[in-house]
Amino acid sequence: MKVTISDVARLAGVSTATVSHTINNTRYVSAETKDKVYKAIAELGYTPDASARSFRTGKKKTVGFIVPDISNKFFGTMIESVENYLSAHGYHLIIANTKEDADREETNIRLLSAGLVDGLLVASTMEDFDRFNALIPTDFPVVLVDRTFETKSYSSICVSNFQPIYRSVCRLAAKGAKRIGIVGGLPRLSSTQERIAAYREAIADCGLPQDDSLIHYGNSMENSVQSCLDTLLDQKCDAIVVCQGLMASETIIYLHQKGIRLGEDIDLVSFVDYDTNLYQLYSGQMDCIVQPVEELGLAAGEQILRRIEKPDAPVFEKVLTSAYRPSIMAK
Amino acid sequence: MKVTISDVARLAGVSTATVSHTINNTRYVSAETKDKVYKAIAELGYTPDASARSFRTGKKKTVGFIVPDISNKFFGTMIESVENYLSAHGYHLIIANTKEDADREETNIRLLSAGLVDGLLVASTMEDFDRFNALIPTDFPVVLVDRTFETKSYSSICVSNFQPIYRSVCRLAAKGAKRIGIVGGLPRLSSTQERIAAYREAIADCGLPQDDSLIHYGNSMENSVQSCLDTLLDQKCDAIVVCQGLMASETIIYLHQKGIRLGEDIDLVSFVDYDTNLYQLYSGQMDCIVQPVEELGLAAGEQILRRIEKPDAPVFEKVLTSAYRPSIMAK
DNA sequence: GTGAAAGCGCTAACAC
DNA sequence: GTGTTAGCGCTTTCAC
Repeated sequence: MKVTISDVARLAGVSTATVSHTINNTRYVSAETKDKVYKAIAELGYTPDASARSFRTGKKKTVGFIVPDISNKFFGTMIESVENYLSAHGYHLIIANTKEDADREETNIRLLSAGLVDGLLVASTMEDFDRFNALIPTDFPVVLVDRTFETKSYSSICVSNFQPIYRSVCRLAAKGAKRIGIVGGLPRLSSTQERIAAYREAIADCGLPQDDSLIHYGNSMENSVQSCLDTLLDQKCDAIVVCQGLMASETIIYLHQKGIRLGEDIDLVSFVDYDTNLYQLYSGQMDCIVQPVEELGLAAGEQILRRIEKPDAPVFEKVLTSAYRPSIMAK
Repeated sequence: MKVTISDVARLAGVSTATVSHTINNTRYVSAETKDKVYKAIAELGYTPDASARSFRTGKKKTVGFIVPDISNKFFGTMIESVENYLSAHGYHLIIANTKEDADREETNIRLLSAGLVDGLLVASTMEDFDRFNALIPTDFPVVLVDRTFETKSYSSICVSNFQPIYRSVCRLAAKGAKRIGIVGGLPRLSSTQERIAAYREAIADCGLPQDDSLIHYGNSMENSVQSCLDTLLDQKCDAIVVCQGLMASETIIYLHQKGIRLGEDIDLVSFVDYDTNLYQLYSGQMDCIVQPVEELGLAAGEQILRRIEKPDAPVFEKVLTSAYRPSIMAK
């Protein structure tokens, strides 16, 4: 049978209160009493039941992370970084994978926020803020990660999307590109929208003609990029901007297979997943936008724990900046 | 304040038992009573508290997965696959990352098995079975994944390690290789040991000289492979076998950077992480051993849930086989 | 310096 | 067909 705190108390000849206080260092206990308690614990092999404890205290010491795509290296690395921070602070991490599906996200938010976790990290795939907002119990600690909503009522940790794309387009234009195509992620995501907006502004500012047939969207997951590229190549693009790491890998491979050389036949700029091996091979032949994934995860961990401690802290927004690694080739 | 089952009962004018049974479909409740209950639930916005429920029932509906390296695509994909199976069966997944550190593994097993999860999936980094075994509470559901111990007292889901390496060496020998080097993962892991054993046997069976200076070990994590390769190249190897996906990526990149062409200057065979983009580029120039990661995750999910339901089921061992994708080049 | 006991929210055995 | 109630294992207030 399961060993409980009363078993320990009985064997040690003290009350359950004393056992509890001994374990948790929560009030003075004389050295000899402590000793008896620890002996009893050891003898019985007692471990306090986490489940009873969280029920009693209301603290689960667990954070939920709702992720759109675990197997994506970008999120994989972020999960690692979050878990690292949390475990160092005595918290556990529950993962839920939505596969960019809003219904799955809804189910998971419901399940996790119903007493399973103390707080939620969400990289939301939802477009509709009201739908999202309605799911979150009042005062429930939430931090948005990588993606935000127009309405800024939740804390968020994001990466600057505008600046690197704007800069990329300007650089390409300065190098002489006339037809710059772009492949965005899922159109409904804030990150995609910001990136496309940056593209449009830069195109205008550089005096290039606006041409919506040069704007295409993938689905931010695997195998979504080929048809976009086919069209862009048909359109005689001399440069391509890719807005997401997974799609960037596929782009590199696809162009390679078609015998199109980066930096020679075509210029490529892309958000690139930190640490993906593929880029080590091609980083010299393209402009790479490297997102600070580890810092993202770290900041997300910090913020959610802070919010769990102070649920009514003011909304906090952090925007990290990506590193820009220009190609070393002169076209 | 928090809405509890008693609030609902009061508003609906029924007992808490009825509310509970209505929610859980656990005994007959008349249509009209059900109706009153649901109305009250809706009106109050009641959600049953998961934490109270698991405390009461003893079921957490949560599985823990102890992983050596989350950011490794091999485990990332496996996590996805496990989570997929579990969530379809109403379970949650808690992740713990050990970074191949036995002490971290120990801490995590302790924490998670103390009433936080119903069962544990472990890709253990431990060498010592007794140490591992001592951590697991009696009758606690555990399934080993990807790595086992000599002592087979836990269920396990693994991938055949011997056969593909043996075959690789034979193929290389048949192609005329005289000096076949090998880079293993962490020496203490069962997977590494099996692979190195296969290499040794095949070398012997093919009549090649045993030469321990051709056997090197990385650490199964990032940036561990260059020194191994330098030595092997110094030793004038004409073929190299790499035992792990992350190290394989690094090998490809390193050889590429040194201008050594796969399948021409040197033959390469490697365990390759399913789905890593890099291999799409090089799969024609090397022999690839592709592990069935998704099936691994699926089987792991199945087994742990089965064990949670029947904790005293007999030990179950499943060994999946890897796909072998030969190079399309003739050297 | 320590103990007694209430009670967290829920489920389920027992009663009618 | 539904209600009453004990109690899961722990923390914490109140009391001495």
